[in-house]
Amino acid sequence: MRESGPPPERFSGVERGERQDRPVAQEPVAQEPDSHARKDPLHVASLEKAFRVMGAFSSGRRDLGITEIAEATGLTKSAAQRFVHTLTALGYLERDEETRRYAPGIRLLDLGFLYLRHDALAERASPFLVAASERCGERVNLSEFDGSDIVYTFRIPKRTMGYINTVVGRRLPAFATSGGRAVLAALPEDEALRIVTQAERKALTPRTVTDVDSIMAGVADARRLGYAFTDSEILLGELAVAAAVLDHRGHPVGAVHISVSNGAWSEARVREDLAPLAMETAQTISRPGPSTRRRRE
Amino acid sequence: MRESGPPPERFSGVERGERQDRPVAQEPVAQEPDSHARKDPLHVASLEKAFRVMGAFSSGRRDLGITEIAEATGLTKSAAQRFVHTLTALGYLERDEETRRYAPGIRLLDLGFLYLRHDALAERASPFLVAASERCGERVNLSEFDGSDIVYTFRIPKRTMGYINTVVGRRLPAFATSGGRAVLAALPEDEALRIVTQAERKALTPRTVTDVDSIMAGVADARRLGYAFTDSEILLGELAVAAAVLDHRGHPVGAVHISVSNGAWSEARVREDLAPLAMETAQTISRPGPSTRRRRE
DNA sequence: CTCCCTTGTATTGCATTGCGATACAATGTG
DNA sequence: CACATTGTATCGCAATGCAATACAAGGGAG
Repeated sequence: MRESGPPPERFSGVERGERQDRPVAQEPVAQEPDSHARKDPLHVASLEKAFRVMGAFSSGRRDLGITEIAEATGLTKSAAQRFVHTLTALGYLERDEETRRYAPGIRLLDLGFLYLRHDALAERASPFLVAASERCGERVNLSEFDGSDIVYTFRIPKRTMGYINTVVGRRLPAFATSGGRAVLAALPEDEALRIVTQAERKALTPRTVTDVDSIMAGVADARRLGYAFTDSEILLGELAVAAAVLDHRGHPVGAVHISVSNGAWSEARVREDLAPLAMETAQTISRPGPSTRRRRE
Repeated sequence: MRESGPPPERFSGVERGERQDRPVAQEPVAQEPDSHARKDPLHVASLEKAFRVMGAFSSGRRDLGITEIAEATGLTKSAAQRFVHTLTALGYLERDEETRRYAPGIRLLDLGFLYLRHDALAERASPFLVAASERCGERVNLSEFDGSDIVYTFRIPKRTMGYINTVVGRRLPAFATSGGRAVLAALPEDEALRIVTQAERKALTPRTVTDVDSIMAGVADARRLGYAFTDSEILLGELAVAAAVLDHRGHPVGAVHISVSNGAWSEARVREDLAPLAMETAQTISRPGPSTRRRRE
């Protein structure tokens, strides 16, 4: 249900390493101008443009001026002006009166909340994730599978390796994360291969594995072991294990991640101690229900 | 900067108790039809309508049909059809092919993430919140002040009293929360009074205090003590203390909350042990910086 | 300090785009 | 099996959003 259909390209795309704050090249952030502009008579073009404006902010820069937005989105300055104006009036952008630049507004959290509060998977999982975190004393995360990405929906911070790793809503490519590989391992081989092949395999750290064969080897390992393991592929110095969460049909819908610092943990201990915990927790959450992610009203 | 300007009415409005799942009357969820439709030539009406559609989902129901959406928003069925269609194509709504009903899509989290990842207050606060939580073993939250509400931006779950109390992005009226009262106590008295008076003071539990004088008494207590205390006003059986976080000018921008169950804690112990921790943490975070909530690039 | 260049803001006439009434199809209910 | 209800498709009209352009306001460089 989620995985079918023409994947409406996500503006977030691959979030770069974050915090690694390189200048972030001024690339044309948003997708091709007329992506959806097929002759669909029900399609409201203004809406797509407005979201393209929001998408301009996913390139890493916090605030943007009108002209920058126009450039990043490919809209004319007039159009950018109008959409920014309206989005600001609605509270989804905030204007700094000093600099006359715009930044995402706190109102955006209302939208995320609309999803989260009815997220049956996160709701069902939350007590078990807390329990797991208390047992091992480390960061436990729940992610949900979406297209070729995973999206964190429940996170338990500990003595944290950086704020960004505690933020709900972060989207990462499946191929590079432990949770993603665990999910891929639970898919039919050809589908996993398709996802990995088609993904834009950009390295997030120097240690991100980007060639298809190596990734698929990691997926095979995960299939054999029941969990996936990664080392420094998203953040240098971070070890992670994850196990897939399945719906009633056995399809993967997300994963339970446990992440630790390689200062405190060796790979061996992570595999011995944490992997079973991740698997057990994922198992517990996996159970049945016709709709696994959403709460039936 | 945030608190000035005509408060663009929020569709989330006052989120009701949640989990208390009463039927949630089928009221006209969204705001008056033409709120912003002043003669502003830069205002694009389609956008506002689209967000009104999203707003229809803030009434508590998880999924809605086209007709329900049309009714809830005051749009014609045609308009509802078009916006729902487009929002679905963009991934912000998801369609259940079985029931042909629509629900908020996981893509919405991308939007929330746009705000959170550059939230300087949450970023700066996170390690101290984690430390505080480890010290007392209870749920520690950070909220940010917005208009007459507070919005949670960083939450540390423990053996949780319900999933909903762990969700980032939840918006609650300032008057009824400990954090909100702490914030109000840090405002000039007349401004606090104005906010409380103008708020739609709907009870979230039988124990929510809704009359202005009592609320202002609580605010006065908070001003005197340096922290606010509430008992069961949001959730029955929950005790909470909170202290305001100030920016470099001394204006309140948010609050540090600590919430516990009244089974495990008495009011006296909460006031003795947790209130100082909340105050200390808030103090630590408060510090300076020209823009407190946002990270300068 | 002042000029100039860049960036944000306001205006306007035009036609494209979104509009809503209505007709049609499909569910599932009595 | 018929009917009520809800979702889907069509279409002509004009309102709404469009882009070009003119104007104002900062902010560096010299």
